Amino acid sequence: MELEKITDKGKRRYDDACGTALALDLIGERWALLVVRELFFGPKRFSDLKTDLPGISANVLTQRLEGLEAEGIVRRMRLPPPASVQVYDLTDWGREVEPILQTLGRWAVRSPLHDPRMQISASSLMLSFRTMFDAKRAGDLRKVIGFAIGKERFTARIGDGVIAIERGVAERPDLRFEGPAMSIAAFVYGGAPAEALPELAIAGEPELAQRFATLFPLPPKVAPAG
Amino acid sequence: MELEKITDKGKRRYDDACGTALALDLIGERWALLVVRELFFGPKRFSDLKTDLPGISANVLTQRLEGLEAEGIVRRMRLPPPASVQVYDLTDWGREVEPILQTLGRWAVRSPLHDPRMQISASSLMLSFRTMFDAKRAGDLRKVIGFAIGKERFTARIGDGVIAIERGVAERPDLRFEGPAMSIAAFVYGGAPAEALPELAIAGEPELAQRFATLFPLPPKVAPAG
DNA sequence: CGGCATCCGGGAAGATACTG
DNA sequence: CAGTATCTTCCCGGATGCCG
Repeated sequence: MELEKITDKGKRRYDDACGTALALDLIGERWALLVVRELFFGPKRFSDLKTDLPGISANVLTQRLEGLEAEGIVRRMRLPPPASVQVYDLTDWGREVEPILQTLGRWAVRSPLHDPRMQISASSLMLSFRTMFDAKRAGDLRKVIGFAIGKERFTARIGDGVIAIERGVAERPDLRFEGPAMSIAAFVYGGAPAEALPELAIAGEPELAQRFATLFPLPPKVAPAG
Repeated sequence: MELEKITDKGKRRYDDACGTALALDLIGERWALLVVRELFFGPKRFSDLKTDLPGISANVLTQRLEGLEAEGIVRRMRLPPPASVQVYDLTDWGREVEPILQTLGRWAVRSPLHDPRMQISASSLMLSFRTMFDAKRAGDLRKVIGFAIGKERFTARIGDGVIAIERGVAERPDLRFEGPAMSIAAFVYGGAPAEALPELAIAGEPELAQRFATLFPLPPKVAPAG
């Protein structure tokens, strides 16, 4: 498998000088952008990517990772011993795909077809918080919120009108969510009361949980007829 | 062809609540975004779309237009008599795809694979001016520039640190470019001297043409190795 | 078990030809 | 001009198997 073959993409390219067309050559294939999305909060191994992307097949994931690596978006690394396991990480340039994901998401959630009650991955949810965070609504709020989603741990720090999210456990969070990403999404975006979400455990100041759910307003839907 | 079938997309959807995944369901198919791009400066008819998108086949264009129409991104209209021809236009929501195109383009042109000397459409070029315009470099410049690309006419108005571009002929432009989009791109982005571009005709203040070419700086390339 | 490689069926994309 | 019809090619998705 020569490198030319990979960058060639079977010649199925747009061959257009327009930056948009080039972007589609780079990350426009099926699943490519979602693979990048899943790597946003740090490296992952092959099997984690596969489980976080329900529906992708192993061979397609292999192809996407090969392509993204050849293009300089993803980097293949081997963790130092004793882990000694191979993981995939974003390059600096690959990490700059975030504005694309955010712009796409902000536009698409206005579609009448958007249903926030579907499956969502932990990375998607965390990324959506970064995308939808409303500085005005946060005001001078300054809190640390922890998330435990499956085996993943995230920490969000809200302060100075910005939200910073990273992987890892929060040492002494003001608020802590534990449960599937879907339940957290239903609470924050769906307006579901915590009592209606048996799989979701919220620890910490209860009124802060309510406040938190108001910080990520969804943009208004467009008319179904366009 | 029932409408359900169209929105179904053969069930080849991501089924993910993430806005990014929904966006990919909506405009992630091959050619879809480029079709939207070509409609950005106003409605076009089928055959114009086909010629402006070299490489797309008629049946794929038909499918994309059907899909985009069903999703509320594109609208099919019939021009009033005596024209009485069918054209495709963007809906208001479809026009809001522009930030996506710009974000994609800004990111992708940093790739070492980007070659500004390839084929480019008139719409791409005009859109790239909107994307890459540097208000600082423009300063208090206030000029009207006309473009004649094939049978298309565009007018750009630079002033107050912004650039406004629309279809149509400029009445008394300070500068006028006439020629293929590729030549204009080579002059503005490639730094090619006007003398080296025999197909490009520049009318108006010569020093303004030089100044104009400096207003759209390309972001620095990333290292080839990522 | 993780990380693929391989094979196969279905379907989307591409090219060409044809029609109202 | 604005698409259909048809055919081929290739990609996607699923299953299986290999190999450290």
